[in-house]
Amino acid sequence: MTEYSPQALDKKWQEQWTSGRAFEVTEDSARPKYYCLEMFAYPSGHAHVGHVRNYIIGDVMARTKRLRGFNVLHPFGWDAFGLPAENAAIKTGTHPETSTLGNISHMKGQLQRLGISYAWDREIATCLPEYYKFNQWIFLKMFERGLAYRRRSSVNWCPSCNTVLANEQVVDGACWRCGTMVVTRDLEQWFFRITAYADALLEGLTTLTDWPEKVVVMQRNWIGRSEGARLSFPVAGGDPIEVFTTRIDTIYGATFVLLAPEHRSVERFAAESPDPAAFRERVRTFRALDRHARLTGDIVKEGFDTGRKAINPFTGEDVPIWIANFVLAEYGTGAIMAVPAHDQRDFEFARKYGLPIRVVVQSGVQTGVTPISVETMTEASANYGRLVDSAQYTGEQAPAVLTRMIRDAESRGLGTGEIQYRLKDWGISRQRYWGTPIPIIYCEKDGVVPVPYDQLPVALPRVTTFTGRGDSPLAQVPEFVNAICPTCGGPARRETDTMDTFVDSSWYFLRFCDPGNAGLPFDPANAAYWMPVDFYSGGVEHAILHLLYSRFFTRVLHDVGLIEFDEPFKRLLTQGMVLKEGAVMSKSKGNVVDPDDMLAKYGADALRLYVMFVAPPEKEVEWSDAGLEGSFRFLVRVWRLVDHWAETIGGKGVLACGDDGNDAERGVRRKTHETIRRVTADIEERMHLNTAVSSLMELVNALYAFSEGTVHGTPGRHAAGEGVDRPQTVSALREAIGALVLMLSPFAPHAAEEMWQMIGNSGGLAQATWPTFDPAVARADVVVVPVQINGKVRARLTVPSDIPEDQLRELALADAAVIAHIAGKTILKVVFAKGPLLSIVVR
RNA sequence: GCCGGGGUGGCGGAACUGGCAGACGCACAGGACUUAAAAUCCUGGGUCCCGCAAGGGGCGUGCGGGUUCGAUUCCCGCCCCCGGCACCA
Repeated sequence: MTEYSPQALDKKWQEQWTSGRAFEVTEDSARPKYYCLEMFAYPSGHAHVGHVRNYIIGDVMARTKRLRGFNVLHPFGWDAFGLPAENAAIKTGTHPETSTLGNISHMKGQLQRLGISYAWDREIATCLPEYYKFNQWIFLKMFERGLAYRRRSSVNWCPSCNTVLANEQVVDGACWRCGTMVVTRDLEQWFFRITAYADALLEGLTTLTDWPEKVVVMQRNWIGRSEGARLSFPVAGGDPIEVFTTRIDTIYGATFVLLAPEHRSVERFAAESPDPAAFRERVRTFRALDRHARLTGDIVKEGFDTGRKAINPFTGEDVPIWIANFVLAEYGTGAIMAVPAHDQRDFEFARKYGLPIRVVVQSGVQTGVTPISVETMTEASANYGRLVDSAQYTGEQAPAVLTRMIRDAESRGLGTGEIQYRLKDWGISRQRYWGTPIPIIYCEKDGVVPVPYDQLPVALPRVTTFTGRGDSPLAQVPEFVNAICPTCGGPARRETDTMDTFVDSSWYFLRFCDPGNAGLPFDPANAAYWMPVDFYSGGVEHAILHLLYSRFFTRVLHDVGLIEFDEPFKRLLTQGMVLKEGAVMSKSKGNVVDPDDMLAKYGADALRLYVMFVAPPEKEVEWSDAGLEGSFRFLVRVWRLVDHWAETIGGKGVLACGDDGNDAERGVRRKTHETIRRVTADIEERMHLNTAVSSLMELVNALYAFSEGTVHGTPGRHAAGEGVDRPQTVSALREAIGALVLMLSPFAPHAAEEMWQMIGNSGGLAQATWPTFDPAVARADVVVVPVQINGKVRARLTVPSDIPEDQLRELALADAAVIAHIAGKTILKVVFAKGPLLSIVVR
């Protein structure tokens, strides 16, 4: 009897995997590849069980696929740039590089102690020059293609600290350090023109059939495509007001025009007004409204009349031009045509200021629906319907008429069809230190000059003092700022902003294909072999930005000619969080479960198994010590079973697994193959890792029942009572236990390796193959058929599985319980359903 | 408001294509082993009613309807919870 001592097994096998480079792979076109990836980690210091759940999910997938014969790439790396390390430096003085590299080292140890099967030879960290060099390389490619450009844009500015703040450093509109209210300030910043790919990214979503519907929908909404028209409202003595509308069918009800306070005509109207100072003051109060509140609509809708008129291009009428605080400058043209009868915001605005309302759409064409009228309506009616009071369009149906009206507007020169997106270009400039320097030089003579490729990387200089004050920290390093213009050789200065860390994570999955490449981000041949990622898992918090940016980069790199595919992630799993006491684990709440504490008590396998068993991977779960204990007990149970039979079934060579076993032996074989079928499908197809584990538990229970428990819980004599020298018993057990160990190995790899040896295999799991399901063995010879009478089960018949339908029917009607229930009634019909199941309908 | 996902025992969850609701585990109870305990093994359990018992019957997957021989599953109408987006014209 050997004890199950998980800590010793963890150590033993982890050392073997490391020294044997068990999970390192090379490109091999002769073998089918499988790229299994978990979102890489921000090195915060310690991984808690919530983080670790994701790595275990990926590891179960990777280990299963290896046994299934795939060449599996399962790499890991570190999203190592970012604000927290810089914030820590401001507070404690520890250099971001020091803390980051220290954190990486600790977290890597944690993952290794869990036995996650990573190809550590491909490890990457984005803060190293060999990685961020290619952030710069890609930036330059984007710059060449007009996809990286510079324009003025506003940032959060703390007037007290005299510094730019990241959005995360703004808490309820105030500075995170000093509490001063944050103001906005305009700076020249770099943008990636993601909007150029808006349609492609939207279109690509339809191909992502193995992504959660939820994520696809979130991305679609984020891109926010709206089809409509841009219409021109002429203004006497000036430029016309351009508006964007998706409801050109309501144009005959457009009774006024609203401008955003930032609209470019506003200043001219102010200047031309009787009291420009008062006019400007009112505009200023609108613009000064809390930015956040304005964007979320958390403000009272207000406006004022400019005194000017525009001409509704369809009706030819004069309509007043107002300025309204709720009109967004960033969307559309910053001006809207107001149709109060058919838009709730316009309706409220019109009622508040006594502006005219005109009904031009009636929702019902059928009689019996009361038409709406200006006198009685209490809210706008935004539905499509039949047009009224709309000149030649009266009587037409919307939305059918939209295309024709847009075409008419175009032919009459009143406007054009237009598509608007909610998606904005991606601002990547960060006035921070711990990030990738933007490879641009500013020369008085030559202007904006990209750093030549042969001068990459633009290395991040070592800043030693972090004050959190002033502009970009790099601006304080003269050796960095002062540069030579690559074009004219004259004095120039470097861009001192760094890139958003989302740039780093937008292509790291490609770097894993060829992490050592010094000349290119990756060798196209390697990427062609490994990509796309077959299985990608991570937190749903990345459903929009990271995944959208990665899709964008993939398309850009496709257009640059490095890759031939345009979607990076074939199958996506968004894993649920692990809660403790109903809350997300966090250091500040003090509810963190450290995996290392669990390892000390139960070993890696029990922790892995528990986290997979507790719920489906997508679901949020509540951590439970008792649940972990239960998984540990299961492993002990498996261990004892294997240990007990090891000598009997091991080292006997291959035995015939014929059909000549007795009922108990055939039952074991049937259960074994049924389990193979279920576990394989649960892992590979359904990703229901929890039910895969429960199927294995059922198999173990069945093997215990077969072995008939005796003294001290040791499985003893087997139920057949004929001694273990029966070859049929030995071969059935050999098959069952072998399959059990193999299928358990993705979840509990350390114990599985050991048990695999205990039952007489010399090669280790790396040489093993996943068991094969045999439907002939799994087929039952007898089945229990439920008999329903009027939908309720009244009897169960045990019959041969291949019984003909009419015989089953006869047996059922002869059954005592069935007779009792149908006595004195008429049989209306008998339904025979696959299952099998018999349903008798009586009256 | 719009979009997405949910609501099943004391708890986590299972039920694959409309076919035996509650697999598997946790917690609990009883038994075996033990001087005893722990550990282990076995057994039990949705709920109500009838019965000493074996057993039998009613109800039961958020609520109300519907389709069907049969509904956790499909349809209609509600309620509640979680997540995302939200003055996007």
